[in-house]
Amino acid sequence: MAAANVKDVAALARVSIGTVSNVLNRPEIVAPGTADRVMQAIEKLGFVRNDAARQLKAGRSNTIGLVVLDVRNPFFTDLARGAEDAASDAGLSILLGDSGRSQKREAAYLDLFEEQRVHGVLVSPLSDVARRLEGLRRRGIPAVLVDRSATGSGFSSVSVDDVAGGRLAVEHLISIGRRRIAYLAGSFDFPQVTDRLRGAQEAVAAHPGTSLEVIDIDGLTVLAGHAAGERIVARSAADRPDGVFTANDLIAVGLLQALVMQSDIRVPGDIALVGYDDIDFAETAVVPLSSVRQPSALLGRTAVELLLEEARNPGLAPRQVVFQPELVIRRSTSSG
Amino acid sequence: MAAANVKDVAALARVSIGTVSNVLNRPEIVAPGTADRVMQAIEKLGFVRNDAARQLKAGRSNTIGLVVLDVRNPFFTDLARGAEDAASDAGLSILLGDSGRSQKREAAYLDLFEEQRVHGVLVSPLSDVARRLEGLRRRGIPAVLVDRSATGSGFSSVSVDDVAGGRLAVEHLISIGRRRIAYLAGSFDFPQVTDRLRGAQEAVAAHPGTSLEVIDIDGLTVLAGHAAGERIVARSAADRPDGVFTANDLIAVGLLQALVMQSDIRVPGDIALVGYDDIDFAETAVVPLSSVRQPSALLGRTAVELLLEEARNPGLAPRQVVFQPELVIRRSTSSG
DNA sequence: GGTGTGGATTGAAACGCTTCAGAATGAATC
DNA sequence: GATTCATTCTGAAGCGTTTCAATCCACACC
Repeated sequence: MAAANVKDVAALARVSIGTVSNVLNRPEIVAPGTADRVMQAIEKLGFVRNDAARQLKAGRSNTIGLVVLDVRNPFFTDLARGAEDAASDAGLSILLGDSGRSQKREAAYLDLFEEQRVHGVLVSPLSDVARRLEGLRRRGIPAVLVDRSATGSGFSSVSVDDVAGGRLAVEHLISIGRRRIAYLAGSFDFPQVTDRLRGAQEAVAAHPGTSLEVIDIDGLTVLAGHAAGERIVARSAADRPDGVFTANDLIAVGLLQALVMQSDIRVPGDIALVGYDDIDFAETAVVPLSSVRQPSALLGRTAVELLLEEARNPGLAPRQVVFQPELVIRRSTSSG
Repeated sequence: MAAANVKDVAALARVSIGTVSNVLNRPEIVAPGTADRVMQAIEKLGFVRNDAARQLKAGRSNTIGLVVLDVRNPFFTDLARGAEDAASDAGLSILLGDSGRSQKREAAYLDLFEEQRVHGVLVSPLSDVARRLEGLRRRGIPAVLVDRSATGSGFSSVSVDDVAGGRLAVEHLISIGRRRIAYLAGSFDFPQVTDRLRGAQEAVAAHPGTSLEVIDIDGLTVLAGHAAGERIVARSAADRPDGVFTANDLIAVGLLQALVMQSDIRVPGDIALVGYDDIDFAETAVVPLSSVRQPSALLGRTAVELLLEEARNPGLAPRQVVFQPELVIRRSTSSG
């Protein structure tokens, strides 16, 4: 009762193993009658192709490795979904690894992918993975950086223009009449956080009479947002910002709670609020939250496409694809 | 410049390929000097073992397949993390598949895992996968059902006692003096939803003078909870429940918003509230939410352990492990 | 009847690893 | 010196697939 293999199928269908393989891989070149017989034998024996053998012969697996920083972040799961769709179109599947912001895990996944001779690697890098990716490339495994523009690194990348995102958010606040803008963020070592700040600064610089205050908080969480909110509430009304842009939606949600629950400050009346990421909770927050949305699924899809292109013709010059974020306007910035 | 293989390493280290393999797999049986030479050759050539060949020889991969219903649900990512830790302890890795509640994807992943000859399969089943798992088992691939007790199915399972969870929640509401309890839920075709209901019913039955109203809503989302909240607000005060148990935290958050924002109903003063799942947002909600927490990571870890046991001695009688949920008490049920 | 022709099928080689029976070596024992 | 024994190393076999040159066959054409 051992698992059936091609040889068993061939014997039962009274053909050679080559023909069985052809039925599986190029059915158009085998005579319909023969193909039928083979299919029946496959059915009868419950034959399932052994992928390891196939891969060994092929020299590479039909899998794409994807390492994300944090699967709990919807941005990355949406991205993974997009990547999966694109991969599936090409007959490949995605191996999803969660580095959980640990360098060790990140490295372990890249090693695993190399042993598996994956078709290619997508990585939202935590540490400096260039050297390791270089090694993969030498083995013929292309890599694409995700969520990080990588000009000059020698690798292709897909990312979102965070500077534009910051500009978009603050331009919007200004366009609805706000003048004293605040940027609420922590973890300034993430390039995303500083890029969004830069965009905010550009927007303010372009509009005389507006100002930007940077409020540094402890992390990118609801709690940090809440705490900052309490500090803002404690200020005199004249001293408060009238428009706040937060580095992500979690902060915005926390801030919102502090403003709405613990004071009579109105959102958007007194303070208009724009978040970032457009997580599910943005739409269903106490006051539905305006937010900057990133085309995450598209990012994943594009990353796979770049990867496949590079796999098809190695030595292709690396390409940096930068997507533009989109502003989703909800009640927190519109009196509607 | 082709990728180096064991043969190349053997040649450079002036040993046989068998010795190279031994250095890799049973270093204790090779003389230290020889091992050193081999390691240096490996280093020099950048040799990375080809996993496909290894698997082909071994007959199975050192990977465990995990299919979850929804990676965006923190319950499943925590579970996956637990499974990954346990797998990693055993030198295995996890292949994570997200069925996204689609039968087609679920089936596709199981097929993929079968082709890959994975070490075992963990699945939080959407449809009736028994037949397919039976096929895997015949091939020597054990399977463990996750988040579903499976008595009589012939498979091992790990799950959380949802009846106990429901009982816990409602017992708690009763213990703080609530009498008119409501259970707010949708999607009654999920066994989890009905099990929690059953627990709630048991608790009410055990306490004379208490009553349970079941409010059927449209799905398990924040929006559905919010809508239901508006209906509750519209009732006369005497007609409202004084304790509400929701099938998950999302519903509770929506409900909470409706109660707090659109009325002067106090939480927990007028209505005490218990959710389920203890998602991150429960702690940081407008009113921090009491919730029933499931030991998700432990579930994952245990599932892997069951799987490995079964892989080691096939034919072992299936075991059903049921974990008890835990009540986390926060402001929504305590005046503190 | 001989000769092409093209489609269908065959079967051996190769992919890179692990395993295992046996060879080689050297030390210990009689 | 012969024998035993443990240690280390060797090299061929085999895992299940794909591929490809070679073969086979039926048929059409001269």
